[in-house]
Amino acid sequence: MERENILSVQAFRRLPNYYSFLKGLQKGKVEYVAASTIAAAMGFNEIQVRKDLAAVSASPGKPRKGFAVDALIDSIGEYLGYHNNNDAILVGAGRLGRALLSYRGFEVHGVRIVAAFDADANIAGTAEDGKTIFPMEKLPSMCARLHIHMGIITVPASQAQAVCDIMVQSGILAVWNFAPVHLHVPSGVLVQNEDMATQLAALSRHLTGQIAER
Amino acid sequence: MERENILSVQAFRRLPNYYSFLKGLQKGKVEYVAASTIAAAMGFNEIQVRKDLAAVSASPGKPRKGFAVDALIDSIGEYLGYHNNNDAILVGAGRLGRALLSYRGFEVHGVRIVAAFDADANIAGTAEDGKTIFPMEKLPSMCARLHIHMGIITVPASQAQAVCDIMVQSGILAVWNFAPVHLHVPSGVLVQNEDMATQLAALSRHLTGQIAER
DNA sequence: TAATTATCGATAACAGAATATCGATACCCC
DNA sequence: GGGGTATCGATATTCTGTTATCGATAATTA
Repeated sequence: MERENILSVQAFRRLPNYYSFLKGLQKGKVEYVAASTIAAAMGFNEIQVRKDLAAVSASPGKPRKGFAVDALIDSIGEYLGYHNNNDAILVGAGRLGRALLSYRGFEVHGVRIVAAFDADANIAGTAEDGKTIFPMEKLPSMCARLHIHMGIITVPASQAQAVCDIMVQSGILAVWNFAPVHLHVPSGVLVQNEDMATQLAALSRHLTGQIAER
Repeated sequence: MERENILSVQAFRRLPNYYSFLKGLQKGKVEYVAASTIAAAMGFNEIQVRKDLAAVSASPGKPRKGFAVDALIDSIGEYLGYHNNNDAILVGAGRLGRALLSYRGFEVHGVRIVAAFDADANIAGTAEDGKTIFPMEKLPSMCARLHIHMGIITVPASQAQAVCDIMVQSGILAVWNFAPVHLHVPSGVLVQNEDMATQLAALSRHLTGQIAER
């Protein structure tokens, strides 16, 4: 299958940035772009950009012109798995969970939330954005039936590990965790922590420093 | 002011993990905890944890007992700026924006969204979770009047930079950006990108690899 | 009171990522 | 058509972060 064109996690994180920037260029009918242009736009180092692109791009860049925008978008999209349609389930239909349910932004990246679950009997049975919320008991069978491998956790921290375990048992291989806890999973399962608390903390800390200085 | 107890970004990211874990211990009336215990719980390296704690903890750990839980929570909370109450404004009252408006999770970290704005005249004037959504024109005066320094951007990518510029002009020093673009700001202003797209991409990619292998 | 052990904290080795330097290539302009 | 230049791509270096090793300390126990 010849994947694992190993790229550092940090380099990987930069790819979506390139992607959206290139999409913008594409709209403006730009055909070629130099690595240095991208670097300047993003505030990255030029050589770094070139390295990243070299790792993922199918076709090499041309001296004096740069990289072909269309081809590059394709390469990055391919690398990031945007071209595969991935169905996902979500557990925890609280405020955040329901917001994600009705948020359209994921479909651009090939991810679609097809079902939601909640342990609370009062919540189960209701709907959000046309999607019914099911009781937890239905989770395993539904995952199996629909061949779902991606799960989103938006339950309180105390229940996250339990939910995660159920997911893994039900065949989930990739977990997107919004709860502020570290989840334990068997190898082969990937956990991505959407660590809003950390980001907030970084901002908070910056501010306390800044404001105090005046 | 003696801040800038320099700590790597990555170390910094681990702090909220410790924080929530310690909070759990505190509830269970645990008084002391060893670095190795924390490390085991989080799946981190033991020495790494000890280093992180050494950097932020006010009081050193005691041999044979470990670190005092209460003091440690205080130290980390202090370091992360959780003890300062920071008011924030939000621009872009779409689905995601409104979800954040009504999400309670931030208050734990000392952040409170006090006002929301939107350029769309149809949206401005409505309310979410008891908070009125104002037209953009009101932003500068309100920031000045309430001494607000934190801004949250949940507008489409195409408008993010423009919104960011307005924020900066209005005295915002810390920006939490949910739009998938790189924002340019003067030095002294901190931008944190909540990069959902990246996280999704990582999951997507993991899955395409995993599933193909069977 | 002395031996034992769990834990800390500092220094040192290692790994990986970011950055700089250099030569090669293809386009542009004279 | 030939020199100049912008851009790429590879190699080398520096830097930062992680992991390992080791001695020191304080509680425990005999």
